[in-house]
Amino acid sequence: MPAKITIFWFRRDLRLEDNVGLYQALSSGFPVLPLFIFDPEILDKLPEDDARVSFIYQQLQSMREQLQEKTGSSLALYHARPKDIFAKLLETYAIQHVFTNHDYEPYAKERDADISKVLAKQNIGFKTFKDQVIFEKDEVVKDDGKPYVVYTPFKNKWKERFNPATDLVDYQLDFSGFLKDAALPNITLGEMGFQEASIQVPEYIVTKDLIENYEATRNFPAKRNGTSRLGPHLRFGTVSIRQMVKKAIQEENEVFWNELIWREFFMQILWHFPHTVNHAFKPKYDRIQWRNNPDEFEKWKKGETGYALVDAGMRELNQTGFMHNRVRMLVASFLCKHLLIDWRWGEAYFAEKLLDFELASNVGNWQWAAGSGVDAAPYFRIFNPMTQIDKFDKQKAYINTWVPDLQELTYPPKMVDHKMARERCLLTYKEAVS
DNA sequence: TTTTGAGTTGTTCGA
DNA sequence: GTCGAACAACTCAAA
Repeated sequence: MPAKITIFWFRRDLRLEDNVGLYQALSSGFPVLPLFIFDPEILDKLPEDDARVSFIYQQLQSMREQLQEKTGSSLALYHARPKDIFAKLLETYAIQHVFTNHDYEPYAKERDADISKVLAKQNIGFKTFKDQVIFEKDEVVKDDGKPYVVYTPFKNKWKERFNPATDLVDYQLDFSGFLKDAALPNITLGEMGFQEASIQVPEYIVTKDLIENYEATRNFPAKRNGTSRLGPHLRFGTVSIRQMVKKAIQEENEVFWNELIWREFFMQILWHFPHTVNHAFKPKYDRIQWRNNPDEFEKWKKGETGYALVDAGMRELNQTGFMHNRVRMLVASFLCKHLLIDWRWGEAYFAEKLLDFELASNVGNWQWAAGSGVDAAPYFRIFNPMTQIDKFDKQKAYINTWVPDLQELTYPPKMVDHKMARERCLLTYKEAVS
């Protein structure tokens, strides 16, 4: 007789604490087999030294060790299409349930619908839970039931609905519910065609220090620890959103809390308007005549535009996989407005480079910068790359860190004249949207 | 249904 | 140097 088990499938929730779906699985009455699948559909698009793959891999190995210690088993690790893995597991085990946490991206929605169907044929329940957000999809909507497309009223309703007693439960796990003393498959990075990345995902900082100075310092890119670096950890679930909201409230940091709500705002936008991945939220913005000059795009990517703060941002991104948020706004505005390059090009480059890449936020914020999205900047709001230095990096500490060649003869001249580019942008946009 | 107030993150110009 | 208005109207949310 094959063993009766419950499977818990990890995806964007790589932690063994405060995990809703895992908590539920452990209460299912059957031993839980924890599972992670490296999906070629996603991996095949990434370079072999992708830092995010390394990060996920490290995290999974550390989870394997923790589980080994506590249960004598570990965590099953595979590299194949999820569908095929489930087919294989069905041959070995009498699977009673499959538990997992919600994943809201378009590809994930399709994948999960598929798996759910396969399992349903065998009368196996596919049970999914809300874990990576406080409020999802339809939980914060207007009184008429439609989704919000403006942030401020969304945030107000979010806070109105919010009840710490029920929304910040700490789901403490009972490790005795795991499958015991079983040898579960592992895999190496090399076997998947990857290698250890040179870039490391940094630890996040949500200390009292950060919180206290957050509002005052978060706009200044030279303050090395001025922001939380939470992005990748929220992206892959190595921290719990509930713990972070709890922290924000404990420390009475409204601004930091609001940032966490922005994340959920864009997630519900992507859920309700999945076409915004490829198309402007405001349709007439798809009429913009982008110049899309490939040589200019290259200069932007390399940080060789001749505008010091833009170049500093792009070089920080290329070297570390991170860019300070203030500078993200500037480089995005510069690409779309000064160079008139399609926001989708910029979005794709960020997706490739950012350790904290998250589809909903990336698309949402790029469309914001391009002026085409929900709650977007008016199109005539064009960042001035010199003025931004005066405002946010007056001592040039940030610029000097990333553009040490600023004073050298080899440093490139400004690739476009600001005044000319500004006027060209206004004309082009006006033509498209009026 | 109509009305009203408001809208993350900016820049430029002229007084 | 500082300040307020203009930028261009539009759409959204809620009363």
